[in-house]
Amino acid sequence: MARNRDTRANLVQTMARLLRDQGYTATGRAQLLAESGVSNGSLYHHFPGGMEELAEAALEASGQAVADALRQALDGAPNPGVGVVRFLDIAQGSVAGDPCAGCPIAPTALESPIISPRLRVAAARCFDQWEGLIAARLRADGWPEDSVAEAASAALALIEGALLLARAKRAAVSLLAAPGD
Amino acid sequence: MARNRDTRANLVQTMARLLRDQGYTATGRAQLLAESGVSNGSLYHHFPGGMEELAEAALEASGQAVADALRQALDGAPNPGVGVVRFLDIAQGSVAGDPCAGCPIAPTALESPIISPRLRVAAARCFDQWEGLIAARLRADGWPEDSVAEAASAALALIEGALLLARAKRAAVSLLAAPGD
DNA sequence: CGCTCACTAGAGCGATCGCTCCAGACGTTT
DNA sequence: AAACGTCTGGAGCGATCGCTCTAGTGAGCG
Repeated sequence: MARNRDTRANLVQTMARLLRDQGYTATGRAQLLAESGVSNGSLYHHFPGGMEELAEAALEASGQAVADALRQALDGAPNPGVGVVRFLDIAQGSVAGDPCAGCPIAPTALESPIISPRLRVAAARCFDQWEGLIAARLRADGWPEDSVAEAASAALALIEGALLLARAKRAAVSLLAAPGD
Repeated sequence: MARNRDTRANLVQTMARLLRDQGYTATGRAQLLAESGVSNGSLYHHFPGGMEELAEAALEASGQAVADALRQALDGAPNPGVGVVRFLDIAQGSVAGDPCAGCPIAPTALESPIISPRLRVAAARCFDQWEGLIAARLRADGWPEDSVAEAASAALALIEGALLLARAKRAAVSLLAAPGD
């Protein structure tokens, strides 16, 4: 059973990293197997649905990891705005010089609508979950209810956009001039 | 000569659309040729560098088209904030029900850093140009100079993020709660 | 007319794609 | 020990990838 879980987790983690770095279509089966050290037979044993099923699992795992980090950043901040900015600093990998830091979902999300409706839905679930976390914090701070949803969407859009630009520019994007909410 | 320009423009336009809808890696040569009606020989005559060179040309063309639309939206708005929101409405295809409306650069930008440094640079050029347009408008409105760059970055991040989320959700994202700048 | 050359059509290349299949290794259960 | 089910390693499949190459087409021009 140990083999089982290790191999499966290895596949999910490796796939999650590759999805973050280059998206779904660009991630070939050969690269996945080489970088994870897992054999082809194992891949199709654990994920009979093939690459697409593995990608879905990887998106879900990444979504959870981000949700945990986001929740922590929001909880430890004096207000939602600071929490968002702090989370952004972490996500941009300001500590490590990772050239591919950024959202693990976005690359796949953008190419998915035509390529794979299934992955599009998985990506949307992640975004919705994160938005929910931000919205909850806004409500806890007494934000007017009728604009909580829109404000949470805008905050997440700001995060995703900043990560996108940072990757293209190869430089962190600062949001000090962002709204003071 | 007429054949020449038509075929070339056809390739660029078709490629630009495919890049917007599904990114670079997911866009195969076969699909490009089928949807453009151009033959394989013509492709490599006009773009000896192959798919990558064509993609670069397509990004540049899309970048110009977006810049024109953005400039127009900013010029016709009472302030930069309204201009950004107006541009966003247009970009989200609020008129046509296009399920793949959105940024024509972003999908390629996200997968490019490892896949193709050349395309990453092309994408970064587009973003820089757009940011410059927003920054110019902010300056014209008397925005404090030392925060113009950051504000323009944040505005573009908001646009890109909103378009990303809109595609994943298959629904327009409203930014009415966005900062009133 | 006949030459020239930009351009096009399409066959064919090796490499790689995602995937199927099966024999063997291993841990577990009698 | 014997039998079983889970899991792994790897050969091999047809399809498709981006690309090269060459024969042919046709507009422009003396």
